[in-house]
Amino acid sequence: MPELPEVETSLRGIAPHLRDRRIERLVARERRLRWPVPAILDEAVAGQRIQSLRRRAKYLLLDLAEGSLMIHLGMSGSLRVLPAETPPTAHDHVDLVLTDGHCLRLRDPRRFGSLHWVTPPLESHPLLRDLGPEPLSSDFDGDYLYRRARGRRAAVKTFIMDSHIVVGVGNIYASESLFMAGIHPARPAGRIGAARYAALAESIKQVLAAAILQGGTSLRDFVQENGNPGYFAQSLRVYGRAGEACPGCAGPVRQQRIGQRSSFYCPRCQR
DNA sequence: CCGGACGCCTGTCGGC
DNA sequence: TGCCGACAGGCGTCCG
Repeated sequence: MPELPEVETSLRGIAPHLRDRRIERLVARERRLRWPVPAILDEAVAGQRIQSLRRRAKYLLLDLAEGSLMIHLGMSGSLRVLPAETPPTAHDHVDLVLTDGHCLRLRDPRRFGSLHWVTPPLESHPLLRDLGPEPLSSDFDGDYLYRRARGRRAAVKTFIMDSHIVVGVGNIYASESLFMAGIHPARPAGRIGAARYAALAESIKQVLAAAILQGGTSLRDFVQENGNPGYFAQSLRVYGRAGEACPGCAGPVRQQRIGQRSSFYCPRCQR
């Protein structure tokens, strides 16, 4: 479910309700997520004030005095801020109960998400250490992509979805960015020139920024913190549109499996 | 080092 | 109507 725009949307939704609030306790009804919810977490967060909230890649970070509660939403995770007494429904695995009577509730049907306790320096955490740059930062541009692609034979779509190369580009926005840049998703990454990588980096930035402005993409179960859907689904040009008319040439959009993931593209507009 | 396959888990959808 | 397989927005790990 969540790619970078959905995680950013979640962050922006929950932050005003959590910043400067105090955590009363953590309630884990189900600890078997992608990794077990660490027992140390309960003690680490109880009674602590949330000083700030951040995002790194697809991880949300709630900064406390001694460390950070780190949340990953996996494929199907979502966060809501609710009155603490709201009865949990199926797959509502964890509550972060605040002293103000509300709670942050994690729902995650597939349980691919995870919770972690991380202490400074964050950059040394195994899950964060080897991540590539943020796509919306100035560290990320066409020159960077071009350099990293030297000698790579993997498909460019697989390449830009590799979090060691650049973070936050998931299956939807990879297809969309490659369409915008006119690049065939199966083209070997090492056989694309600098000028085309400049276009691709720009496309990734534009697609992600536009999706954030529209509150992300709701295809199945993604909802914002307030329960509203994201509206970027209506802006998707090729993702999920196999057989429909390409917005560029009106030819049929094709679906193809690349790196075990469904990929959508226009064979005429993307080379 | 690189690239590809696999598995984690539940829900949904299309075809028969 | 019911069953069954395929597939779904991620990503760490293993193997060649």
